[in-house]
Amino acid sequence: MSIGLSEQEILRREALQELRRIGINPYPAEAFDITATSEDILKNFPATPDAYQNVSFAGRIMSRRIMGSASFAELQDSTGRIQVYLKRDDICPSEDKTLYNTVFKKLLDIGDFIGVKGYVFTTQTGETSIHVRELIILSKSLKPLPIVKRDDDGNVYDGFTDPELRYRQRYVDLTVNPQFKQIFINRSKVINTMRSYFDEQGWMEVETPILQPVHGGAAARPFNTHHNTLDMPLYLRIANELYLKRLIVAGFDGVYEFGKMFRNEGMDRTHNPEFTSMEIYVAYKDYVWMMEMVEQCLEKVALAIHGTTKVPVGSYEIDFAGPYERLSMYESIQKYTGTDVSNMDEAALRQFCQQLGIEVDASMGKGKLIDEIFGEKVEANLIQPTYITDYPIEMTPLAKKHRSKEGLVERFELFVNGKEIANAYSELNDPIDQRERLEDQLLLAGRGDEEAMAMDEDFLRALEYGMPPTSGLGIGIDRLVMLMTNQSTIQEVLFFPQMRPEKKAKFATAEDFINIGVPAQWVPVINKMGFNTVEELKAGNPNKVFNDLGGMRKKMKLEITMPAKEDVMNWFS
RNA sequence: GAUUCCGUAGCUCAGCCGGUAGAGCAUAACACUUUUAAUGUUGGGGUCCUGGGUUCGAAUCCCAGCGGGAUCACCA
Repeated sequence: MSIGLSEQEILRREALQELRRIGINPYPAEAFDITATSEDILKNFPATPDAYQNVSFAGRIMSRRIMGSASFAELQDSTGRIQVYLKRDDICPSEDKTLYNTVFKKLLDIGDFIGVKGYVFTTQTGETSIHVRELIILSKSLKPLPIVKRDDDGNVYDGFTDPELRYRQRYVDLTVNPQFKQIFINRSKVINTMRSYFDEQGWMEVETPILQPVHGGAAARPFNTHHNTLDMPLYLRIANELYLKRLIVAGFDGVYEFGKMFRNEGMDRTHNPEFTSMEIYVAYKDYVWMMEMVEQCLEKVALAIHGTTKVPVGSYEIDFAGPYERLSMYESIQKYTGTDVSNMDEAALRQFCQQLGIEVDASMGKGKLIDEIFGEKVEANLIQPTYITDYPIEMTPLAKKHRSKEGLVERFELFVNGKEIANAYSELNDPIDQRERLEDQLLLAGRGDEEAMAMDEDFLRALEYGMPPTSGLGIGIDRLVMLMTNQSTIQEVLFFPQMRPEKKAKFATAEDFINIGVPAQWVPVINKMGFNTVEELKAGNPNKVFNDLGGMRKKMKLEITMPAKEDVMNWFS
């Protein structure tokens, strides 16, 4: 059993048994009342020392400095770290010094949770510390934590930095790199600030289906699944837009939803297969109104996190105070290329692309060509929040046609730091127009565009009953959080980013080995030698296995009987 | 998908021209009653990612694979 564990893990399991042997439950059931946090003590003790003469504190042991009959340890709680001072004769006032000499010095390890009671004082070196009078074990840790050391200047030594391990074992990451917790605290603030703002306006948070029979509302490849009882295919939603519009039809004036969306596409530092979006729909409004709403909302978010509207992002300082610059798609292209493309036909656009050195192919229509020019020449320049408005109709099947400009739709996207973070329309509520636009998408799908939108007859039926004029907005929450916390990868703002599965070695059971004649006590040795399945063992060289068994027996100082060579040979028959 | 770098102790990393596997921290033992990257002394700990190849000999060189990072492309 213990073979296969590292030496340090074995030692900790032995310490666990020893604790039990001397009558200490390493995983007690009782609650442990806490009267102070590390942040509270460090902040308020200097001013009001009398308030901290009898504190109860719990945390994880993060370092120990043992000096004979006195010791220092650092305990980490959810708010930070504080030093505790333990003196043998204080925690063991009687003759029995077991709690200090054995339990604290030998049986506790870095990573264990303990509770302490005592008084706060300042050490000779000036550090606020808890002088411990009582100590209780709250939870024993069986795996050693990586040790990250910091000196007084904040320099980090032996950091736990491997991104793979940090993302796969976020619990370890946030334990030893607690500075990253702030990102997630801020993520929560972003969402809560938006939610409070929406609620103040009288809009309602709703939930719509994640399992959808038709995936609509965006252009993306979905995850497919299947419902057994109904025996029907279902899709994880790529967007919730069409359901939220049904609720506007139903008579709600403002509905919003924060939720996970799922897109079966590439993964990189700005894309995760599941991501969080916020969509909001408000009746009787248009996209011009929505621009002001977004400005107010983002201003509040920036203030909540930074106390100012100015947010550092990379090498820039971005100011989220509105109003933001507004450029139509054509104006933005004119601004950054010096050329007015608004009256160009497809051939002229194609020629202009070639002139700019943009690759084009024959399948690209007018809308796509304009989008290429925008992406190549404009997007990266939009550092401060900028609205790009009035998109070509071809790429936007759910937005209303522009009130005055032919061939365009009433849509804006908000760009910040060269990236899109929000998308909004005056929503299309003309059911006949909507049907035609979706039919155009079907044609695209017929030509093999896997991302074209599907026809949703129930949604069209809802529109036919009548939807009031409505403005809708979608914001990518992960990307907004990246901006607000100055992170350049989406993995840093997700607790558990999607990863490739861990390489999992197959393990045969002990019985499998015993069945081919391996004595039970030798099974762990076989495992230790790297044979995890019977097949792997049989693929080995019998003579080498026999020799290695002897070697392992000696190396691990095992006092078990060596199997006869004939027996070993029989394992392979 | 392309390019490129990386994979060695629990963690962070050295390891030169191919010749018995190294350091710091962690860990174990001893000492030490205000330390703080505690200190001093002495130990233990390795599938050098996997599989092939070259070689008397491979952590090292070659090939393939797996995993990860970065950059680029694609993708709302």
